[in-house]
Amino acid sequence: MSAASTSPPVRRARRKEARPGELLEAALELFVDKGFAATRVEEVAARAGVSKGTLFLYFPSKEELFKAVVRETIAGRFTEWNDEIQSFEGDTASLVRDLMHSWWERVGQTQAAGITKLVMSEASLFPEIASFYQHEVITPGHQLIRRVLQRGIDRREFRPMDLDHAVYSLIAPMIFLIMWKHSLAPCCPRDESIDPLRFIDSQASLLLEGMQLRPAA
Amino acid sequence: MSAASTSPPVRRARRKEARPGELLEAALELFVDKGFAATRVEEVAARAGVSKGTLFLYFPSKEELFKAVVRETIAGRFTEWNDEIQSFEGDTASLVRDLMHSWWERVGQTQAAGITKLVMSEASLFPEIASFYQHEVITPGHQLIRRVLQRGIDRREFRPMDLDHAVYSLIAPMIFLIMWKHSLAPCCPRDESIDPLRFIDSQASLLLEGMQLRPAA
Amino acid sequence: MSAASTSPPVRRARRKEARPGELLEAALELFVDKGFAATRVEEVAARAGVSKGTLFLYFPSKEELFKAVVRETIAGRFTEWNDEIQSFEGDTASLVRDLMHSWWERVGQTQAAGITKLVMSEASLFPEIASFYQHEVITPGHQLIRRVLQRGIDRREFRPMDLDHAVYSLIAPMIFLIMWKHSLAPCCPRDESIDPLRFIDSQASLLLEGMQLRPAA
Amino acid sequence: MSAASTSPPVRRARRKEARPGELLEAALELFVDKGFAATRVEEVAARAGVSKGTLFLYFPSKEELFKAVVRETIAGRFTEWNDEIQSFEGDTASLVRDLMHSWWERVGQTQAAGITKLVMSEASLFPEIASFYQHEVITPGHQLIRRVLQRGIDRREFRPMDLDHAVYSLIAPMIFLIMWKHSLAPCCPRDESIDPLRFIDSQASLLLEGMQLRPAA
DNA sequence: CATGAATGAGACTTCATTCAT
DNA sequence: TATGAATGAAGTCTCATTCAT
Repeated sequence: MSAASTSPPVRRARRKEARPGELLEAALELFVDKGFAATRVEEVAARAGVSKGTLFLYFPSKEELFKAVVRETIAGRFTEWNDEIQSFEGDTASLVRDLMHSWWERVGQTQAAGITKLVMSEASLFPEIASFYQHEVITPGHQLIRRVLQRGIDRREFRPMDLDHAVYSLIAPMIFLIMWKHSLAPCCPRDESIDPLRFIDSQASLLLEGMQLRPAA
Repeated sequence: MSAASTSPPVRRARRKEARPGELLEAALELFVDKGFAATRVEEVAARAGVSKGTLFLYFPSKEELFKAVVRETIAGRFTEWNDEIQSFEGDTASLVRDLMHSWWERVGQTQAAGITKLVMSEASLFPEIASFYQHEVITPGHQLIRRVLQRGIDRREFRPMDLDHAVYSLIAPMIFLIMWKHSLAPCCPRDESIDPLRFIDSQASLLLEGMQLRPAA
Repeated sequence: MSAASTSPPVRRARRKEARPGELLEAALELFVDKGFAATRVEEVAARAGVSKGTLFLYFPSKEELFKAVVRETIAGRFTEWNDEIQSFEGDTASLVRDLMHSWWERVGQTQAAGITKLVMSEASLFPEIASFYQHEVITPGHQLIRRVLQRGIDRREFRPMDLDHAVYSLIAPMIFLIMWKHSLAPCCPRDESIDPLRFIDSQASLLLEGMQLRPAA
Repeated sequence: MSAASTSPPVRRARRKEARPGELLEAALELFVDKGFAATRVEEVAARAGVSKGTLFLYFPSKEELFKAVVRETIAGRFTEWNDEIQSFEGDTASLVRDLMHSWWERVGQTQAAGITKLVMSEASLFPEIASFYQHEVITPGHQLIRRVLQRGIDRREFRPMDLDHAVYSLIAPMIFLIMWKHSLAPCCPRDESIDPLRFIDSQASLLLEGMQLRPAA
């Protein structure tokens, strides 16, 4: 950082430290856009404002760059969410709805969804990535949802149920939305395209209805 | 096939007829395994026991080979399914359940599902494939489900609804299963893995419950 | 020929003998159209109504096929012309004009010109063809023109001159017309295209004027 | 270029500048020798002392490489020639003779002529090259000759005439010489070969005689 | 640290030629 | 004799990776 020296050196020093981050950012965008195979390292470098050679100074190969992108990008966002859950005071059905909405806002409609799409698409080619993602995202996410459902059961709002199973029911519409949005949808613009929020809402209603202890009575 | 020539299998001639099938089979396996871009035509040919050149005798390009695989593997199924629907005599809820089960048996758990995964993964890179798939698979599938739902409405079993929306609700769990099975699942074998049939069943129940016109009153 | 047996065998017998001719004819057309390299033997065979394999029964290679075409197509047309010259009775200037016109009609505007173009185009890649053509066509043509000019000199119509040189002057516009017609002209249709007959006429006039022994005086 | 670093020639940097020229030179030789289709880019690269990939660093395709060769070899000459015409002060007949001589020296007897031969030979197979050549060389050449003839008419040296037609008369002997020299001639070295300069001279004389407005009267 | 020129393996595709039938 | 399925060398072009500067 070397504070207030003349500007050029400062910029250089700052850049030097920023390099990996800039490269990862550029790589993220391109990987999400075009997938692993179709992304050229030269383009990544260009977008990060450095030369191809420089990229290889920081990442020993395209594959490692890819792994780094995934690792870097999906670092634990779950603490925040966990806190929100813990401090939530309403009924669990509302909590579920809230969570699904905020998922859409914070993930589904952002670039983060691109990462999920990317990982799912390339997982079979990069088992390591897949298991990393599983460990780092899937499992924590799973746990988070589990905790929410447990809260509902504990508070006698939800009937007892197979938690794992229920979790997948909640995840499914989100994965579906992501894949749809990032694969077929962009290529084949149609009228019959999905309204994501409405879709999420209706899925939530159906699922909650099925979970709730005595819908009426 | 070629009629009743019981004579010793004319090797060259028989091969001519067998070739496309062998190539298609090899291609299916490799495409499912490695995706479209990462599959090399030479490897497809090798696995089918022929040379690179021979493949191009039967399919003019890698892309056409892929389309042929799709046609062979998926597209042809819809007439069969349509027939089954038309001749079905029970209530529509059972029909929906039946269809989802047979989907799992005929597509979901077979290599055909790998093709769907592949298309969703690489759609953005090969727009022509994406639109081919949309045209050849997605749209017919959409229509098929629509018809089933309409049947339910016509017979006063289902309440009136936004059909497109409902179709997506039915598709979502299938897409989810496919993506799950072909991306994260194979790399991270866990106990908490999904039991597909049970998942399909429970999704069906939820959805049907939401659709039915007051089962009682 | 086996005369009057039943028709099928006759046809087969006749075809068998006709094969090489049909192949040569087909090859001629295609070579003229597309040149040597761009002509595919399969297309030649198809146009002759036989299979690729059959072609190689008659000609051991594409190159030999090409040579055969040249041999067959341009073999001695010169005797006819030589006779015409010998029996011509008018003045030599008219003879020259006549010859140039009949060249245009019999060669320049026919497929034969395509062969010339072809040979000149591919000569450097097939020296053997070139020397064959030189021997079989160029030299006889050269001699023919030479004889005509000598006739003019002998009859005191033309002034004495370097015959070789004069021959080239007469050949030049023909070669030019052929090359123009078969290369740039077809690709770039313009208004400023050449009227071949008028061009030949004016060239003839210029050349004859230069050759004649005292146009006036 | 890179400023005034008088230091020992920076090898890598200097090469960067030299590459295109070296490649162009190698390409010119090979194109002239073997034609467009038969020249392999790998061989061009090898002759320039670089690898296949390097060539594509400088020229995006074989066709663009060829165009660059044409631009370098021929197309650039016209401004020079136009200047010479404009500053010429003698009579137009002399100008025509001068031009034809300098054409022989700068084009006809150099490798540039080989390019013209190549284009005429392969035009039908590579329409884009043909039209490029038409645009870049034929048309400018045509215009140049036209201007010269117009000068003669304007100065009352030449009689009025159909300019397009006259242009072709002037072009014809050059095309003929090129085709002769690069097709039949090299394969069949004879005594009766053409003396190009003498041929040009005599053609010029004939044509000028035909054009001049009564040399005496 | 950074550059970017250079590499070369490898991708898809074409087609003359062979050979079992 | 005729076929046509099969081959495999060759061609153009791409791009991850290296390394001299």
